[in-house]
Amino acid sequence: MRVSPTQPEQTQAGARPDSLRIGDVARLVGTTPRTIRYYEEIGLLPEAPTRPSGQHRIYTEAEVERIREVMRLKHLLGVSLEELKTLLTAEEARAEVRAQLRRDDVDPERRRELLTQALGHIDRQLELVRHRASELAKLEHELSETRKRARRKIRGLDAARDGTFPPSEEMSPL
Amino acid sequence: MRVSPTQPEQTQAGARPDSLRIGDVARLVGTTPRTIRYYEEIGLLPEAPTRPSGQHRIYTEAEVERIREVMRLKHLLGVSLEELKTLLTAEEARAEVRAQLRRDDVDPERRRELLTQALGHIDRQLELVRHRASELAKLEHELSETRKRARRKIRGLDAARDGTFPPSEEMSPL
DNA sequence: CTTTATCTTTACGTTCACGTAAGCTTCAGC
DNA sequence: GCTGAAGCTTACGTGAACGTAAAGATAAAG
Repeated sequence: MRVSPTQPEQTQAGARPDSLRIGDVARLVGTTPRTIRYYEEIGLLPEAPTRPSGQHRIYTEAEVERIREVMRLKHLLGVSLEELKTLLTAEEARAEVRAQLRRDDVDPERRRELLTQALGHIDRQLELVRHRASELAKLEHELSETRKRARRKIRGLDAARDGTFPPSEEMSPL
Repeated sequence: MRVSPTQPEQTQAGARPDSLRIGDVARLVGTTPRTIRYYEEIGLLPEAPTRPSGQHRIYTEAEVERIREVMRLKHLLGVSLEELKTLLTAEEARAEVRAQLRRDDVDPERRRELLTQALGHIDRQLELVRHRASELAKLEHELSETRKRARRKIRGLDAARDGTFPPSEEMSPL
């Protein structure tokens, strides 16, 4: 555990602090620095507005988590980065909500509005995910059915080989 | 504008015979002729060995179904066409099996071998599909959890606004 | 047999999602 | 304060998956 408050450490594999640089982040989420920069370039990831051009990017653990989530969604939904961007509007909105909610000085009217908006975005994601999931489930079912048929046929052959049953089985379309 | 009464009666949706041409097929499966030719070019779809160069491609209903399946797998699994090609080796093997099995003159030894091979391919597909499905299910669960929290918060706000319990203004669309 | 839509092959163009190289700067460790 | 690894910007390159255009051939309708 850390003892001193400001201890500059190397950003190695076991590093604690938020001195994560782009290379570390890339390793952590299983990608390359170029990809992260690219995502920032096309607006998929937010760019820190404070950083002067030329200075290194630094990332917090939360940002790493966000990037990981982006990768995951891309992989699971298989959408283009452009579609993903619109989908992630939900994420941004929710981040907005969280930021606003942390400050107590927003009126409940605005709160409700933000939350409802976020809810809508979540619903959009959910619908997409559920649709995908059901399609996949259907495919899985079909495949396992086909598998059963194949196994039955093999067992039939084996039984016939052992001389117990005549191989007079008519075949169903595989 | 040309509003000719001579309506070229092409191979329409109600057409019976297997005179399906590439344009019809493309419409049927929701893609373009170019894509179908491309898939044939890279070996994802088989090319009829009988067709002399320059002659039109013709497709049977079964081939259309196959193409549809290829599209579906591509869409659902989100793999590259190269990966998809190796995956579809299973399909080819199973087609091989079907062809061989239709002729009775193959010995059971060979039959069993083919079937077992096909089974292995099916298993590979199944594993991939199941993995995807479980990942998606996890994502769905997380999303719906987040949704629940958002809804709770909204209800809480509504309750606070009315001082009492909220009237069921609009319930969830689910 | 003529028309006309659709198809053929060939080949170059395009978009997406990054990879890679160059030249220079920043930063952590000594 | 130096030094080398890693990062920065800019820009060109690349593979996958098609789009598109050209020039001619084919096939179904009239």
